[in-house]
Amino acid sequence: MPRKKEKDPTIADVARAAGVAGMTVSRVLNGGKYVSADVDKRVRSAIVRLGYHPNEAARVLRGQAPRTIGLIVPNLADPFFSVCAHAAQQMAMQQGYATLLLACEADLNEEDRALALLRSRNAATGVLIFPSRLDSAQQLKDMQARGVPVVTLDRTIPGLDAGEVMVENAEGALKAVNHLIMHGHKRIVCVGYDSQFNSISQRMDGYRRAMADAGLKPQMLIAENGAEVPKIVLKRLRAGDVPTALFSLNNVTTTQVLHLLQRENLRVPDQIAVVGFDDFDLGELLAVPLTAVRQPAAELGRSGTRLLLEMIRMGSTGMEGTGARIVLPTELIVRRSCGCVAPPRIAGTK
Amino acid sequence: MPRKKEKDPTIADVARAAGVAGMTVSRVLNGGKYVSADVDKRVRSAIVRLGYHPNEAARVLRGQAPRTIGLIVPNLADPFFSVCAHAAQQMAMQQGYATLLLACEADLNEEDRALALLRSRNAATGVLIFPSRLDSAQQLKDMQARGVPVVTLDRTIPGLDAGEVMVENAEGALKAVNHLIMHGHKRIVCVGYDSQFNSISQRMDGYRRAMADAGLKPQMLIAENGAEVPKIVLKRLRAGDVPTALFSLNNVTTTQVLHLLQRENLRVPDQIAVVGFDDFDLGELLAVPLTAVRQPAAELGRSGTRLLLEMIRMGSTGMEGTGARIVLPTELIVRRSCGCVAPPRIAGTK
DNA sequence: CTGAAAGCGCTTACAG
DNA sequence: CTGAAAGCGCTTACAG
Repeated sequence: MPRKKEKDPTIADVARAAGVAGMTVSRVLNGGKYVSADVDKRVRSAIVRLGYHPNEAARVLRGQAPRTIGLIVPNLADPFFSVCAHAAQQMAMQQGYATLLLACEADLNEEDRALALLRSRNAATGVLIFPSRLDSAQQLKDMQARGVPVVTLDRTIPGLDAGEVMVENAEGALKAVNHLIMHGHKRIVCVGYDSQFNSISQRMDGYRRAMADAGLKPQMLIAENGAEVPKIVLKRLRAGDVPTALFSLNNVTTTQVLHLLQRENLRVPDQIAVVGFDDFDLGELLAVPLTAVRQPAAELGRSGTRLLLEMIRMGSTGMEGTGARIVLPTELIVRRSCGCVAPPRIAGTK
Repeated sequence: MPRKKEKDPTIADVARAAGVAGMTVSRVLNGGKYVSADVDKRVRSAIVRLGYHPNEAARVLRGQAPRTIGLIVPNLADPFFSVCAHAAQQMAMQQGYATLLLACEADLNEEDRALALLRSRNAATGVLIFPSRLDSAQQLKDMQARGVPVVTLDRTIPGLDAGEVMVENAEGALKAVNHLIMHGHKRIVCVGYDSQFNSISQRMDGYRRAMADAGLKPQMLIAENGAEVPKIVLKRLRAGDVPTALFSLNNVTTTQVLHLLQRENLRVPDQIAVVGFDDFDLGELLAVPLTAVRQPAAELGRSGTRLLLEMIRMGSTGMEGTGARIVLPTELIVRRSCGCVAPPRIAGTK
C-alpha cells in the first residue's frame, strides 16, 4: 500500500539537485533566456530526474494568469451545446488551456452561481458563455473590469460589450421559410420559445421577412418554455385556419413538434410540412427525414475559444468597443419533411 | 472606460475595516468558532461591504484541497457522455465543487495529456474518468498515490483499484437478445467495436449467454472503430447465411447500422431486425422506432460524483481495496425495430 | 476569545 | 549570466 500523500518536489529541490539558485531554475522554466547552456542542461535534467512540475497555485498567487478558461453552458445534455463545448474545450487544450465547465440548467439562478464561483475563485483568465440570463450583464462586466475577457456564444447580452460569435440566424430562417413558400405553403406558422434571446428573435425576423416578401401573414406561436410547446401547437391546430406548414425555431421545439404530430397522426409533410432551425445527427433516419437549417456547432465553439484566447493575448477585455464579432454561415439541409421527394442536397453535403 | 484591473480586497483589508487582526477574519471565514458575536458581526459586515472573496490560489498554496474535480470524457459530442457529464457537473456544483473538463477525443494521446495537465497543476481533488485508454493505469495510480481519489465511469481499468460506477451490461444485453430470440430469430449477429472495454465485453457476454441458452451459434462482428462498422456489416450481409437480426453494442454502432440498412434498402424489422445497446432521445421518431437497452446516463454521472465526493471526504483514494462499486440497472425499451407491432412499453415508461 | 509571525512555492525587481 | 531576498494572500501552530 503506497503512502497517502507523496510530497511534490519544489523549485528548491531542483535547485539543490542542479547546484544552482532557485531563481535560475525559474529562469529555465520560463523564458530560459540569459542562462548558459551548461546550467540550462543541468537544470533540465534535474527537473526530469525529480519529476518536477511547477505549482500552479503558487504561480497564480504570484500574479500569473491561470491558463484556464471558464465555459458556461445552459445545458450540456442538449447536443447543440455539447458539440460546441467539446470543440471549444479541444481548442483550449490544444493551446495549453484547461477548461472549467459550468453547466447551469435552465434553473434561473444557477448562472449567477456559476459566474460567482468563477469570479470568487479568480480561476479563469477568460470566459466563454452561452448566456441564458440576459441580466447577467453586471456580473460579466465585473469580470471584464478585473481584466477577464468575455466572449458570448450564439447569443448576445444587451448592454454588454464583449466578443461575440453568432450564426446567420435571419438568413438561415429566411432560406427555410422561402423553401416552404416555394412549396406553395401560405399558412406557415412559426413556433418556438426563448424569444428574449436575439438568436431566436433574429430567426423570427428572418421568418417575418420571408413571409412579408411573399405577401403572407406571419403567425407566431411563442411558448413559455420547451415543455409548453406541444400545448400551444395543439391548441393552434384545433383552432380554425389550420396551418399547412410549421417553422420551428430550435431543436427542442422541433422534437416536441414531431412527437406531437406523431401522436396526433398527422402525416408530415402531406398534411403539415415541417422545417426546423437546428439539424439533428439522426435527421436522415427519422420517420420523415427532417429538413433543417444546420448550424456549424463545432465551429462555433472553436471560433469562440480562438477569439477568447486572442483577446487574452492582446489584453483586450472586449469592453473597449473593439469587441470582435464573428458570424458563421448556416445551411439549409433539404430532406423530406418540407415536401421534397427525392432529397436534393444543397451544396456539397455528403 | 473602466480601469483594466481592479485589485481585489484581501484579508488584510477586511481586518483593517473591521478593526481586528487578519487571523480573526480567517477564523470567521472558516469555522467561525471561537469568535465573539460582536467581532463576528463586524467582520462579516466588512466582508460584504468590501465585496471580499477569499483567494483560492492562496488557500491552495497553503495546503487546502481545491474544491475542484477533474472530469475526463472521451467525446462530449456523444450524447451518452454529455448527458453523464452534465449530471456529474451539476451534482458537483451543488456540493460547491467546480469541474475541470477534459474531453480527449479518441485520439490516442490526449487522455495522457489531459491527465498530465491535471497532475501537473495539482488542480483537482478527485478525478472522474471514462477511461478511453486502458494503459492510463499508471498515471491514475500516481494521482492516487498523491491522495487524489479516482472513480471510473462506465468502464474499468484492469489493475487499477478505484471507485467504479458501471451499468448492468450483461443483463441488459441478455434481455435484448432474449427478446430477439423470442421473436423467433436464430441468426442473430452481434456487432460493435471497442471490445477491449469491459462494458462492451460484458455486453458481448450477455449476448453469448442468451445465444447459448437458446442453443444458437453466436456470431461476432467486431470492427476496429465506429467508422469501420458499415464496411464489416455490409460484407457480412453479402456473405451467405444472412443474419435475420442484429444486436448492436453501442449507440454509434446502431447509428451506423441504421444508416447502412437504409442505404441498402433493407426493411427493418421485416428483412432484418435491430436491437441496440444505448437508447436515443429520438428513438421514437425514427423511421423504425428503435428497440434499445436504455442506460441511466444521468444517474451514472450523478452516482459517480457522489461516490467521488464521498471518497474525498473519507480520505479514501480507492486504492485500499475498499473501492466502492456501484452497478446501475438497465432497461429494455421495446419499440418496433425488434419486430414488435404495437409498442408495448416495458415497465413504467412514459 | 484574539493576535503576531512563519511559511506554502513561486516570480521579480535589484544587484553583481 | 547568476543569486539573495521580498512578497503574492492565505492558514496555522503557538502564545496570551
